[in-house]
Amino acid sequence: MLISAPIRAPTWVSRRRLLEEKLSDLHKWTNLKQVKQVHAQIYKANLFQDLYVAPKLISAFSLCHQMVLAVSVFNQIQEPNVHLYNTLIRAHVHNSQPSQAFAAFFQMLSDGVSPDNFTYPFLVKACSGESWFPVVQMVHAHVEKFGFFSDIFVPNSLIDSYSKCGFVGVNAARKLFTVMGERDIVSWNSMIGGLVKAGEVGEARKLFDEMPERDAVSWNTILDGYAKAEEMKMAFELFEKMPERNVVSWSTMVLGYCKVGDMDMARMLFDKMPVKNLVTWTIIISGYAKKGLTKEAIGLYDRMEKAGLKSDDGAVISILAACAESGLLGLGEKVHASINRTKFKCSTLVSNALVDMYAKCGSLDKAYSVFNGMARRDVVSWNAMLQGLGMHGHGEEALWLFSRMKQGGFVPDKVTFIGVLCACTHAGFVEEGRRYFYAMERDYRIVPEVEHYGCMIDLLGRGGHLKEAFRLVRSMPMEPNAIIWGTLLGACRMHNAVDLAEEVVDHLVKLEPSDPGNFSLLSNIYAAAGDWDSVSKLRLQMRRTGIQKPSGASSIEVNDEVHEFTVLDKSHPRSDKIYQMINRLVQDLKEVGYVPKAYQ
DNA sequence: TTCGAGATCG
Repeated sequence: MLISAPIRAPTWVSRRRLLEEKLSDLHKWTNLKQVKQVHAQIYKANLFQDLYVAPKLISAFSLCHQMVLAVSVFNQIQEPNVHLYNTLIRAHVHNSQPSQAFAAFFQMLSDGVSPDNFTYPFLVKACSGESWFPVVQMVHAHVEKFGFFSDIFVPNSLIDSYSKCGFVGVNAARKLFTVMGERDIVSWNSMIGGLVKAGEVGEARKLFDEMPERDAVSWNTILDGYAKAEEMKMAFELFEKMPERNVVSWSTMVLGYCKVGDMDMARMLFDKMPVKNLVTWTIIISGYAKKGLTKEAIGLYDRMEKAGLKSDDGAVISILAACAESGLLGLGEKVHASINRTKFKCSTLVSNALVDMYAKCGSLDKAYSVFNGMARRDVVSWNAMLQGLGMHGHGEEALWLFSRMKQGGFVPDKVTFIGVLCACTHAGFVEEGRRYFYAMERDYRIVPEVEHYGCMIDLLGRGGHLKEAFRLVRSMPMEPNAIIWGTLLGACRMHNAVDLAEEVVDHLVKLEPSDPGNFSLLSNIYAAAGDWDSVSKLRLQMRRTGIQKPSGASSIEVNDEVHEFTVLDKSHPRSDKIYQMINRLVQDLKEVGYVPKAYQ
C-alpha cells in the first residue's frame, strides 16, 4: 500500500508566506522595538532584498522616525524599483527631510528608473515656504514634459504645494487651476485652501460660490478663511448655513472667537458642540491662556485629562506657547508635570517649547534644567535659552551661551542674532552690539532684517547715541516700520530729545494714524521737558481729532487669578486697603529720597 | 479642513 506523503511546499516558500502574512501591515507599525525585531527576522530569513518586504520596512522605520535605518534598508536593495524609490521619498518627506527626498529623486533619475504618478505628489509635498517655489516649478516643468497629467492626483498636489509657497506660489496655483481641463472637488478645495492661506478670503469665497458641488472640507476651508481673517460675523453666517457641521467646523469657530478675544462666545460654542477632540481642547485652553485667564485654562486642562484625552506634541506645544505668551507659569508647570508622568523623554520640539515657556515666565533655572537635559538640541533650543537670559538682564551670560553654541558646532541664524542684540541692549553693551551687528553679515552671511535694525536702534538709542540711531534708520534698505519709529521715540523720551521726538511722531502718525499711544508718548516727552504749553496744545489736538488715550492697565497674578487695575481704579472690593498701602509705599519712597519723574 | 517651538518698541 502506498501511503502518499503529505504535500508540502518547500520550506522557503512557506516561511515567506508566513512572514508575508505577519508583515501585511508592517508599514503601519509604530513600535520601534517590534519593528527592530522583525527587521532582525527578515535579515535572518535573507529576505531583505525582497521587493515586497523592503518598502514596508522602510515605511515602518520612517513612522518610528528612524531614517538612518530606513535608508540602510533601502541601500541593501541592488535594483530598487519605482515603488521603492517612492517609499523612500515619502519617508524623507514624512520626517521633514525635503532635501534628502529630492536627493533620492535625482538618484532615481540617474539610475534610469522612471517616476510615476505617485512620485511627484510625494515629492512636492515636501515643499513648504517661499524658498521652495522654484523647486515646485521645476517639478511642474518635469511633469509637463513627461506628460503625467493623466492622473488628476498630480496637478492637484501641485496646486496644493504651490499654495504653500507664499504669494507667488498662490498665483502659480491659480494659473494651473485655470488651465486644468478637468477638476474634481479636491482641485477646488486645494485652490480655495491656497487662497485662504494667502489671506485672500474674498477670492476664496468667489471660488467657493462657483463650485459645482461642495463637501465638508470645502465648507470648513472657507469657514477657516473667515476665522483667520477675524471676520467672525461672516463666519457665523456661513456656520449657520452649513448643511452639516463636524468637529472641525465647530473647532474652527471656537478658534475664531478665541482669536478676536471673545472668550464668552468661544466657550458657548465649545460647551454646545456635540463632539470634541484633542485639537478642540487645545484651542480653547490656549485661548484662555493667551488672554491670561489662568483659572479657566487650568480648569479645562484638568477636565481634558479627566476625560481621558492624552496630549500629543502638537497640543503640548500649542498650550506651552500660549503660556509663554502671557506668562502663565502655573499652567506651564502643570503641562510639564503631565509630560513627565506620561513620557520618558520628550521630542526636541516639546523641549524647546518648555525652555521657551520657562524662560519667558522668568524661571531661568527651570529653563536651564530642561535645556541641559535635552538629548538633542537644535538652533531653536539655543535661541530660546539665549533670548531668555538676555530678556531678563543676564546679558553677559547670554553672550557666553552664544560662544558655547558656536563651540558646539551650531550655526547661528537670524533669530540668534535678534537674541544676541537684545541681550546687548538689556545689558548696555553698546560696543559689543555694534560688533555683532556688523559680524552678522560679514561672518555669517545673514543679511540684517528689519527686526535686527530694531534691536540695533534700541541699543544705540538707549545708550544715548541718538544721532547714530537716526542715521541707521535713514540707511536702512527697507522702509522703517512703526516699531522702528516707536523704538526711536522711546529713546527720545529717555534722553529728553524733544525736537527729535517731534520728527519721529510725524513718521509714526503716518504709519499708525489711529494709535493714541504715540501722542501720549510725545505728551510725556513735553511734560518731562517742562514744556506744558506744548502738552496742552497736543491734548487739544487729540480731542479735536477724536483720539482718546485708553487708560493703561496693569495686571498681577495672585493664586492663579489675574487681577487687572487702571489709574484711579476703585472697582476692586478691597480698593480702600490697596490705596492705603500705596500711600504708605509712596511715603516710604519719599523718605528715602525718591522724586517722581513728572515733578522733576 | 481645526491646534503646532525661537522674532525688534511699549
